[in-house]
Amino acid sequence: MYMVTIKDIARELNLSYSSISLALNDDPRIKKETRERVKLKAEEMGYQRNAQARALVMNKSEMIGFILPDIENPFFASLIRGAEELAFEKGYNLVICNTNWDNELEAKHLNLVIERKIDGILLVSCNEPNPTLERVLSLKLPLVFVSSPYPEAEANFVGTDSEHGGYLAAKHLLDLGHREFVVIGGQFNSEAIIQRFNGYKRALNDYNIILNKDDVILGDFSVNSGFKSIKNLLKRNRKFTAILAFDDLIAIGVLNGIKESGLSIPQDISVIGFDNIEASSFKGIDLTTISMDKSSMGRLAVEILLEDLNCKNKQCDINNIVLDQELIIRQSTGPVKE
Amino acid sequence: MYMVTIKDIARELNLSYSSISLALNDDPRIKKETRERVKLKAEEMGYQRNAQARALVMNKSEMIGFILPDIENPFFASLIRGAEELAFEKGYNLVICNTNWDNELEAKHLNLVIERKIDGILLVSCNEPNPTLERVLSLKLPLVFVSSPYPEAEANFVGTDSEHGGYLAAKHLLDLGHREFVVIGGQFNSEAIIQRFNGYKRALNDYNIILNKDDVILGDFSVNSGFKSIKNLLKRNRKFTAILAFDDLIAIGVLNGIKESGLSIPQDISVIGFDNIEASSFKGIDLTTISMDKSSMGRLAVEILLEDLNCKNKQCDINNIVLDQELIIRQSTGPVKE
DNA sequence: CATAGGAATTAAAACGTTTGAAAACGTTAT
DNA sequence: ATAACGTTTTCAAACGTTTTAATTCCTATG
Repeated sequence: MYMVTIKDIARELNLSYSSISLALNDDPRIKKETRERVKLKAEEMGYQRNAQARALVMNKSEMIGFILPDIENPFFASLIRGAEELAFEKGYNLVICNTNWDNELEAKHLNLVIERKIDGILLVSCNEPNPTLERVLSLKLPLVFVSSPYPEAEANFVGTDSEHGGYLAAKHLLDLGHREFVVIGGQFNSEAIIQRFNGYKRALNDYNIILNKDDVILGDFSVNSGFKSIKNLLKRNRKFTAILAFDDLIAIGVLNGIKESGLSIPQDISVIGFDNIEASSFKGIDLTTISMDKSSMGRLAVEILLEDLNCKNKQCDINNIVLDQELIIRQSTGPVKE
Repeated sequence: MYMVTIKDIARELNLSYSSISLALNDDPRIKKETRERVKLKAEEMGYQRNAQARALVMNKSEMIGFILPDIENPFFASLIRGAEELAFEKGYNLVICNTNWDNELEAKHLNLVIERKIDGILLVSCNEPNPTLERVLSLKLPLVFVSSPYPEAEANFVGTDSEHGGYLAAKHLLDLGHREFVVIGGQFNSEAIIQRFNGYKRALNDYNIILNKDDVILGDFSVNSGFKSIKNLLKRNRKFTAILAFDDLIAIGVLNGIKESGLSIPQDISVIGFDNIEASSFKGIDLTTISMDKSSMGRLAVEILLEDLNCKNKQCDINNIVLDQELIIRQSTGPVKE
């Protein structure tokens, strides 16, 4: 449990401890031979430097925080995967914080990671009014919005054009001849979702279709929620031929519910999701959806965060990276019945 | 970007900075009224304490590391979810490290989190000979093996009885009349997997069935790998009626492959997985599998780690928590054809 | 009025590094 | 022998806290 420090090595070698520090950092001011000797001894004594102490004096911790709504959601898991990978390559560690789509939790997490002197933050924000977030932005702590942008803010962002994605999804169904839609969420608790929804509306508007209140059923972003929503919907005998689901998990819940009710897909109802999580491609699911490269999104988020960290002093410009998305047509959507 | 420190508050209030520190920690040695005054001022100045500095002197960082093979695998994602939840409740943050099932990466991660003066480690180990891990154990750093135990070690563990789980899986298929098996992995790179496999063998042994080399196809723990394995298997026309998959992802890949080949499940082939990830329950997948409470596993791991941390000095005893597991019968397994 | 005793505050060391400036040491040239 | 210089090493302050021991300041008591 006792940890060897620089001082221990210094004592052992009859050197000052600044020499040890310099030697271990390969500073040319220390004679090459001495450097070797120090490193050898350090190795031998099982020395491991104390990143904490180092961070204190250097004012950087080489850790970044990733605050996001739901680790278990495969979409976010993929983001994390990409982010962790690049972060580690660059010598950084990732602290992950689950907000559970809860604005207050998001604020608490923000505060905590700031206390921890994390170097920067990746944030998938719930985007409700949040004074803590405002403060973070005004302090200009290095921060990247991931997947969901911050409305009207001058801030780094990596994600997709959600409005366009939403448009693509709805357009696809319209092209198949569908005219009667139900939208199943989720909540409007992120900017990405709001934009996605706007995309739906724009496409529908091209056909003079207007969504009214009971065409939109909200819940949360889970299979279970999608399942419950569709079950309720099917009970009332409302007419519709296509479902726009806020994400794939919800869509899969919807599929489950439809199948359980003995209806067939896509003959009776077409369903489209969003995100293209792995499960959507499973045989037996075959969900039509909008796809994007999630792990790249995670990597890029880290990349521009690090860029930000490395230009600390000079006013460095804001990055805004918009990744492609693509309609993936599978078996869950088909032409509308005559 | 400039951060308010204790000294700033001290200057502002004409107090020593020890007073500020004590006041902020609500130490009764400081007059109540002063305490209030300090806290107010701190709030007003936007003070946030520097956890780094605090960690240095208190010798604890209130962070724990979670080192595991694959964040994207839903099984591990659930573990993380549970762990993060409890950790945060207790004021700890979670640093996650992805080893990608690679022993060397595991070692690197171990070293890095130790440098960071993380308070303790949760580890899903690859369990290959690993001198770094040996050192960690000998240093008696607080550590909990999660999901996969450390062979013959005196160490904390939270997980299931994998041997028993494996036995349950194979037993189920035997009970259905199956006698010709193929096992599809994964690699034997964790103790849990080895035990699971031993469980298979014990059950089969009850019926005098012995697995030989080409009854076991190894790959990795992914849908894709399961898919490829079964495709190859189906090409050679080897006789078998049931597949034991190392985990659900692999099993789902196997299902995909079988369906694509036009065979039906379970009439032609029965498939059983392991873990009961959410996708296994989707209609259209309906995978029979062995279930366990993953997020509890994560929570418990944190719980016993914290217990360990809080008895630091006294020799505290080793925890070994074995969670229940249960056979979940769905549509992917059925009686063998006559 | 002196002072003991308690309450409130402060001084100072410590945690383990990094780092710029200063010092020590050698060597060579004068 | 000394100056001058370059190389190598050390000093000391700094990072922002916590914490123990010491000090100051009151107030009440003899």
